[in-house]
Amino acid sequence: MTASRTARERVRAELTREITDIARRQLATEGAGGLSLRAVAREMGMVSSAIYRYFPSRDDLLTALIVDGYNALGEAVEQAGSACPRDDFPGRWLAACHAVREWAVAHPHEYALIYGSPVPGYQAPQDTIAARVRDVAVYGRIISDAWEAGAITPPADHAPEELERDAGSFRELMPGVPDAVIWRAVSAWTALYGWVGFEVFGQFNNVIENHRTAFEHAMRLAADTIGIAQ
Amino acid sequence: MTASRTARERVRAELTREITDIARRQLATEGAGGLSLRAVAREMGMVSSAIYRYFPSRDDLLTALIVDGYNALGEAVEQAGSACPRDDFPGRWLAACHAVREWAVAHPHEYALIYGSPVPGYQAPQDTIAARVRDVAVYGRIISDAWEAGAITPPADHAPEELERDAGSFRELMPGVPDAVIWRAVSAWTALYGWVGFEVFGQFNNVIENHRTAFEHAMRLAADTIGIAQ
DNA sequence: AAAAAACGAGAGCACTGCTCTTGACGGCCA
DNA sequence: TGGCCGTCAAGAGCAGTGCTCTCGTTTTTT
Repeated sequence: MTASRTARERVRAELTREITDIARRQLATEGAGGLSLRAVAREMGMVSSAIYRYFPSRDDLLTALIVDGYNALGEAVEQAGSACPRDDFPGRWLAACHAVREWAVAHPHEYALIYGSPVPGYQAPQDTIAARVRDVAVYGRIISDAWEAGAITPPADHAPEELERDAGSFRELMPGVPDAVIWRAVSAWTALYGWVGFEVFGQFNNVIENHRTAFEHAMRLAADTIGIAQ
Repeated sequence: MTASRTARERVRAELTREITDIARRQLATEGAGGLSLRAVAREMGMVSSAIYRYFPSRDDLLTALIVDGYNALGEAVEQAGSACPRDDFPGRWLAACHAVREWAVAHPHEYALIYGSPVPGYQAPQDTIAARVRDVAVYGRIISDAWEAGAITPPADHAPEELERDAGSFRELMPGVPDAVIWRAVSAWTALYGWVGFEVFGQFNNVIENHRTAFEHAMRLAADTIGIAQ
C-alpha cells in the first residue's frame, strides 16, 4: 500500500503542504482577511479551481492553518516549560509566559487567528479542540506540580460556591488544586493573554517600549496572585 | 448660515447617519468582514457609488463605527463609575469592570472592532485616539482617587528601574500614584480586558457558565493586586 | 439669471470564493 | 498488454465585492 501511495498520494501530500506553506506566508503578510485562494493558486502556477481538489473551501484551508497555529504555540510553550528544572516553579511559569508572548510577537497574524476575534462567518470545527489546549495544559501542570510540592501559599479567600461547577473544566487541568487557587490561576491566565493581546494588537504602541521587561514584571505579579513563592 | 444649511446639509447629515446606522446593524450581525458598502446601499435603495459621496472608502465608514464604538464603551464605563459614591473605591472599580464586560457582551462585534485583532489592512487614523482613552481614563481616575484617599495599601515591591520611562503615559492618567501601583494597575487592566476578550471571543464557551459571578470574582482578585481595600 | 458645486445613477474594472464541464494522465485489474 | 476508472489541472462562468469614471439633474452660490 505504501508502494501505491508513493506515486499519487505523495505528490498530493507535497502539494497540500505547499499550499499551506504559501497560505501561511500570505497570512503572515496580509492577515486572515487577505488570504486568497486565487493568490495561492497563482503563486503555485496553478489555476484557482485546482486548489479545491485539496481544500474544499477557504475555511478548510483556514482551519488547517489554525490547527497548525495551535500546535506551534503549544509546542513553543511546552518546550519552554520543560527547559526549566521541574521544581523551579516560578521559573517554569515565567518561561511559559515568555514563550507565548514571544511566539505571538513573532507570529502576530497567526496569534490573531487563534486568540483574536473570530473571523466573521467562520465556525471552528471540532478538529481544533484537541490542539487548542496544549498551551493551557502546560500552565495547569505547572500549577498542580507547584501545589503538590507545597510551593503555593494557600489563599485566605475561597471561591464563591456558585462557581463550584464552573471550575470543573479547570480541575481536570490542575488535579488536586483547590478551587480558590484555580480561580486565581484563571485570573493570571487572563492577565497573561490580555497582555499579549494588547501588545500584539497594538494597544501598547507609543505607550510601552520595554515590552519584555514590563511583561515579565506583570507576570511576576500574576505569579504572586496565584501564590507561587518567588 | 443655518438657513442655508437646512436644505442640503441637513439631508446629508441625515443620510450619513442612516448609513452608519445600517452599517452598524450589518456589523452587529455579520461582523466587520461582512460589512459591505453595496449591501448598505441596497438597503437604502441607493446605488452603490452614491455611498462614496458620504464615505470615501469602506475604511472611512469603518473608522466612523470605531469612533462610535469607543465613545459608546467609554460612556458606559463613565456612567457606571459615576453611579457609585465617590469614596467607594472597590464599588467604583467593580462597577466599571461590569460596565465594560456587559457592553462587550451586548456588542461583541463592535467590541471586536475596537479591542480585537485589528482588521487586515486597516490603519487606525489619529481621529480615534481622542475617544479611545475614555474608558481607561475612568480606571485611572478611580485609582488615583483611591491612592489620594489612602485607600490603597502601598505595595512591598517596587517597579524595575528600566520601566521608569514606560510608566509615563500611565502617570498622566493616574497623577500622584507611585510606579509600583501603576504597574499593578496595568496588570489588573490586562486581566480585565483579557477576561472580557476570552468571554466575548468564545474561549470560555463550554467552560464557564456563571460568567458574571466568575468575572466579578476575578475582578476582586485584580482589585487585591492593585491593593484596593475591600 | 448664470455659474458652480453637489448629487444619484449607471457602466465598467479588477478582484474574490466557488461550481461545473472538459480533456488528459496515471494506477489498477483482467 | 490492454482497457478502465478515478484523479487531476484547466477553463469558463456566476454572483459578489470595493472602487472609479462619466453623465445628466438638482441645489446652492454668485
